[in-house]
Amino acid sequence: MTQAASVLNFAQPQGCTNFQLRQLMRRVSRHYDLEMAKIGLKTTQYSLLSNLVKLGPVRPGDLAAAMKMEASTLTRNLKPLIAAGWVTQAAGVDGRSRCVTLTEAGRIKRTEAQRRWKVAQLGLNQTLGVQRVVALHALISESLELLTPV
Amino acid sequence: MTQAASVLNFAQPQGCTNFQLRQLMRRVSRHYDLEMAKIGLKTTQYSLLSNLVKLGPVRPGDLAAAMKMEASTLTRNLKPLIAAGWVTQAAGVDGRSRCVTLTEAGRIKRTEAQRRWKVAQLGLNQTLGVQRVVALHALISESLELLTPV
DNA sequence: AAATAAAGATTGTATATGCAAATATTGCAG
DNA sequence: CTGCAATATTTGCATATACAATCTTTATTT
Repeated sequence: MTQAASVLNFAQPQGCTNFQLRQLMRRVSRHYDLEMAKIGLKTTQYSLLSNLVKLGPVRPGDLAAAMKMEASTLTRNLKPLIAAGWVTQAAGVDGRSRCVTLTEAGRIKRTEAQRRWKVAQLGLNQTLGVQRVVALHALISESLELLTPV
Repeated sequence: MTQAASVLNFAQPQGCTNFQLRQLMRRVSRHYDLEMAKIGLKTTQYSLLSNLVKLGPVRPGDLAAAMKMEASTLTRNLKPLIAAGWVTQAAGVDGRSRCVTLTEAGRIKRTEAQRRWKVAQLGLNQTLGVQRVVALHALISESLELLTPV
């Protein structure tokens, strides 16, 4: 691109956004997972516990919506957490629904995990630079708002 | 945060970068996959075919490195492409290595898929705005360079 | 040359993801 | 009250991901 074009904002995206996002996701996930592995957790599992703390007892569908994921994915991601005794699933008031609840052990595990998360997050801030991470968060947030929800 | 702090660049990242990246990835992947599904492909498979065109016959390890993914992941991702007849795996000069090659059918499929990809990419540019996508690509690229390779 | 180390790829195991179909339950129309 | 539509969740199937262990082949060391 010529300098003139650059100045005039004719820049077009190069390459595939999806592919590049995936590459970054793999690297970033690995960074967090390395820290979380020390206490036998995946970062995705920490996210689940965290959102459960924030939302309190909640229906699977609402939890999935809050986390912007498929309900079917949530169902499966809950399994290892239930098996570990960090989460329980009681019957909801509505017979076709459920009530996902964090156990006491789950709350404790989450607190422990939160410390690890902080280490990982600060490490990322350090590696990428705080400004870059802030900019990334902003771009992600804006993009999520623009992308039509399922 | 106070306005003064904001002006002075005291902003700290809010929330978990990994979680937010994952949310965006799900949404973006879905966008591309909706287009690719019309010709029976996943976007990840298109990325594989594309990188094979770019690199030509290549060893699995080199392909994985170029795509910044685990070799074991690549092995498995190749399977459906081989089953579909788009890719073959011959013995390499080195007996412990292989040579991954795109077949003629694979080349044709990739050309077909490229048209779909373009539709998806332009759609994303439209939804997010070209400047935002350009900014996102730049941030991802910078971040990938800063994150220590495996 | 035999023993060992190194390199390259795959497999075992486990989690993450999503679409479509199945299941169960509730609400509503007649 | 019966049957059908709507709601909430789970299951079936397929792919994506990664770490550790295994297998095969090549290179090195003694």
